[in-house]
Amino acid sequence: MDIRELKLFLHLTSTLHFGQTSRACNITRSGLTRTIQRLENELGEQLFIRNNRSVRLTESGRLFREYASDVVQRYRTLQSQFIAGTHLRGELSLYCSVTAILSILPKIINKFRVDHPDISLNLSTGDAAMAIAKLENGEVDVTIAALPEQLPPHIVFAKLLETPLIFIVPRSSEEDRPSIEHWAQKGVIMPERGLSRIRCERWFAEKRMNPEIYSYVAGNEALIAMVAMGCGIGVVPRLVLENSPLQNRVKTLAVEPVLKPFTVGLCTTRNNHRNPIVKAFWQIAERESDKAPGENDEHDPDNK
Amino acid sequence: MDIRELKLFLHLTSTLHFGQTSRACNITRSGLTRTIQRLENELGEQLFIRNNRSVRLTESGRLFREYASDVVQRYRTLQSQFIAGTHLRGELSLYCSVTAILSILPKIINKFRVDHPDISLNLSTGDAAMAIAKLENGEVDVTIAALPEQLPPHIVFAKLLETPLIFIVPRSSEEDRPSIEHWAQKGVIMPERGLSRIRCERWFAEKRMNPEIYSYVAGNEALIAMVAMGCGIGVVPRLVLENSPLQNRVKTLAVEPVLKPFTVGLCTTRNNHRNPIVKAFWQIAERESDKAPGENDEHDPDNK
DNA sequence: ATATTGTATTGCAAATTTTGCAACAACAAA
DNA sequence: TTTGTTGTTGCAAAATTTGCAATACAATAT
Repeated sequence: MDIRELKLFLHLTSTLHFGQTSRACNITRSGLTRTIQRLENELGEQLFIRNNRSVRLTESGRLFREYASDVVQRYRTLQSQFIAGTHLRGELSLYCSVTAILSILPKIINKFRVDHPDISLNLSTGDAAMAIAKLENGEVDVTIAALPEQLPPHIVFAKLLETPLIFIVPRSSEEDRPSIEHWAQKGVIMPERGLSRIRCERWFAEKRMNPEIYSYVAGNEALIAMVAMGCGIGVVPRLVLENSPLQNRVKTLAVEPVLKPFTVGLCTTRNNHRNPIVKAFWQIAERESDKAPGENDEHDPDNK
Repeated sequence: MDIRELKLFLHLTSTLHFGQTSRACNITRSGLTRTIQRLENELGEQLFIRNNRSVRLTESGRLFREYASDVVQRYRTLQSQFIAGTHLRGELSLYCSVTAILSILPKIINKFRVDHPDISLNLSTGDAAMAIAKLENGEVDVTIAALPEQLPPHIVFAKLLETPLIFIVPRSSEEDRPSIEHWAQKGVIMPERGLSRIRCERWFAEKRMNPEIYSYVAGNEALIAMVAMGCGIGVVPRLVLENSPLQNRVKTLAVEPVLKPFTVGLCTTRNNHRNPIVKAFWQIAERESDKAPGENDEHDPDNK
């Protein structure tokens, strides 16, 4: 019955839906089921009344929710106390994908600089695919990037937000029938590498489509530009599009099924995670993302 | 970082001694070391500064002690709330050794009857060696007896108190040199079976002594009577002696090394432990024994 | 009615974590 | 120096947790 389990329980009390909570918390549905069963077992009390169609909190569950909430709150306090105890000074090097910079990072950094004025931030940006490697060879302390398909075991990840992957087409399209099949024939702008390429290719494969690749480009901004110029269609995280100066030059195309969304979060190695400076940053980042919306957006580690 | 670990940590903050805490809490020294290391790792903070000769709480340790204490306290409250929520009625069957009856049981039962007047208690007594068996075949719900050498994995145990095993000799002894060797020659009253017999035999074996067995008796009361009548020397838990009407007819004999003491506690099966009535009893018993002294008496699961 | 979809659970094996024992290292006392 | 105490660590066994695939069940669509 550790903090993580309490958080899972709390999340479930708010959604009353195993699938949603499991997706939101990066755990499989079965894992969540097992966790709740474990809690119920340890307490000797049933927390939820559930059949396959509905989940309802019991009276004991309500009492336990109070408890869990108190404890999680108290734990946060403890961690602030740890950090408050020592005046931190030094350097923190951060590596971020563009997606991250455009969304949550500013808020985090503002707070961080106020709380820890004597820590100098060293921010670099680049391809999200490099993030893990940069951590592993010690080039940076923390990265903020999309959750890769496979996370190495010695890497700690904490989700900050999710954003869907969407298809975009030129706005000035003469076409009145914007079917995906049509566009796919005309040409696809494919990311050179990275997660969006994997997701994009998988999506076409699952649809048994064999699109015409017009070109490969590196970087989402470049991809949006290509699409805006009418070279074809492409796939980008919505967050990137929303912050692009070219956003009114393209429009989105609803597709079915939707692509597996991006999960953006903090990454560091287990070792780094104990570094007080990293801990301080980590804590602020988590707190900021709690405030932000999107806690229970879609995301599916279970692959359905 | 579950409740058990927090309790271990709290106990260690009070003793500042790994050996003592491990003995008091039925865990091996190495297990305790590992637990503390785990906590420190998870928190990313050192809790104790320790070399092999001294253990000192750090500032972070002090903060964490506050936290742990709050959480444990809150957990107790939660459990009371669980129980308070439902008015319990039914039956609880209890099997106790004489040692237990003479010490902690009255206090527990008094409290229990007040808190749960509609649960009828069904108390039976007998040989502590039978306790586990009675649990396993469902004859009783809970037993209070000495912790056996080996605890089956599906049995839950919670220590209530400890009492040393002591040698007793007739008070009216003409002997002016009460050496153990002398008495061992004269004759030993040996328990017919059970833990005290095992401990007693092991003690003699470790001393490379081959005592004369005068007779085997069943039950501590009988043993005391035999000794009082001058038939030889014997071994009993001090708690039993202190409550015996014959206690002024015998006297104790200090020996070196002392025998491994009795650890008396609650036992039940994992399944029973979830039964609300059992839970209620369990909780009261633990609370009562917390008040009583002897929390950090001697006991050595590590076998040194 | 029957098929389909969405949802929680469970069997099972693999991965991970925890435990206990024995050996060890550091230090104090004799 | 020797002896005894105390906290830690290596290693293998035991227990637990996880992920995947299959299952069970209820509601909705056909």
